[in-house]
Amino acid sequence: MGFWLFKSEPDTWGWPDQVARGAAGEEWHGVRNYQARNNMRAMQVGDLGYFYHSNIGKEIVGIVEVCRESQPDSTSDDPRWDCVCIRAVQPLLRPVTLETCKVQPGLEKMVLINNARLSVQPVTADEWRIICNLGGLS
DNA sequence: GCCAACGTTGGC
DNA sequence: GCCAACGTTGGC
Repeated sequence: MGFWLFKSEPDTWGWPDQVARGAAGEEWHGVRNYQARNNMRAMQVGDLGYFYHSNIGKEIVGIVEVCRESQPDSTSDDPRWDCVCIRAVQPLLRPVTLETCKVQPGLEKMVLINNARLSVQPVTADEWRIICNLGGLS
């Protein structure tokens, strides 16, 4: 199983919006970056991801699940771009801030810290566990 | 609002 | 294929 991190500006598409989509989930459209797209192409249904609020909050707020493999982005005519669908699973009991990640042993190599601009990122199993613990989930 | 980091574009 | 110019992202 793979672990990932999805970034979104909450005033464009935030965690409450994601939750409102329910089990049907939502297409993660709009990504126009090869690295991010390739990450989505590598995803499998059932993979889990963190939902991160950039700019406002700068914190990981919830867990999502990939519910559809990568398919053409409905918002683009360009066949280069495709994307997965994700659905909200549950919120973290306590959001985990970027600041916390920066000083947390074991998270030094997180893509979030070292390549802040990549909007869809891989997360290692170790990083996943550490952040779950910080977020109050076991 | 600023600006550093990064990705993309396009002229050569 | 190189690289300067430009646009965007996102932390501060």
